[in-house]
Amino acid sequence: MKRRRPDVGAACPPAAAGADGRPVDGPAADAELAALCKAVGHPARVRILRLLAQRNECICGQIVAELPLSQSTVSQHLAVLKRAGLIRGTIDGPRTCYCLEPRTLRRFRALAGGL
Amino acid sequence: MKRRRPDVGAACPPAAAGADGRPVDGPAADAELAALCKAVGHPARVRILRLLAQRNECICGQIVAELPLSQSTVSQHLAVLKRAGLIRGTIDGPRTCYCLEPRTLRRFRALAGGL
DNA sequence: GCTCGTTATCGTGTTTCGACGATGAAACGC
DNA sequence: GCGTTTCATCGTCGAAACACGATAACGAGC
Repeated sequence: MKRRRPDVGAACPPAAAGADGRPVDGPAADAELAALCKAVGHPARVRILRLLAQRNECICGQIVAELPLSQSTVSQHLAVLKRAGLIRGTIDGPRTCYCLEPRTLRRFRALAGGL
Repeated sequence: MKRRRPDVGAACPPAAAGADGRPVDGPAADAELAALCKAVGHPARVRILRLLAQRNECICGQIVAELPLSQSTVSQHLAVLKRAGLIRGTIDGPRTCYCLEPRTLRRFRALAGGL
């Protein structure tokens, strides 16, 4: 039983991201910052984040068209960003529409600023 | 004779500039942010940066003592941070004294903030 | 000069990443 | 139903990251 098409979030998944007000240092924050940085630490993923920032939201196919990478590779990068909570994907018919997750992004900026 | 300036792209007026005048987006900035994030994207390296921020400067041995890693592994993490320009190491007799590189750190914060 | 303490580098094994093509799964139009 | 479009996942491969012990380099002190 291979479940394809996991839930990409019905429309507004909680994303388990904490709101602001959490500490920007300490062991937990260290791990959090490291994980977020690791997710951002690839040129293609930075590019994806920038695209989403420009266009507010983006069909997966549009992102693939902008990058010099295969569709499967882009899909993997999207999965990395999603796992890190930096983006959100909502199924829109046969497509998947990606957008930034502002909360995590703010959190990332706060942690980076705390360095 | 030293070069006057390491080519900062004299002729091209940047669209968006950080505090130091360099752009915070565009292909070059994408690669730069990705490289910096990749360097920060490991818990041990975040920890090292935090240690250096607390103590201002740190002998390599002190860092090794604070981390649950072998001396050679810590030395490698330090090399990664140094290669990324985030820290600087000066030889002090038989020891090596590490400290943060504020310029790169500011640059990192600017780029992260530009996301 | 020799030894000791400190740190960088080497060699190695294991794990993870990054890329791709191929395959499969859902939604849609017919 | 059936094929198309769109995207996620699988399988695979090479390259890089990560961790360690062992070893080399380098000053300092005797």
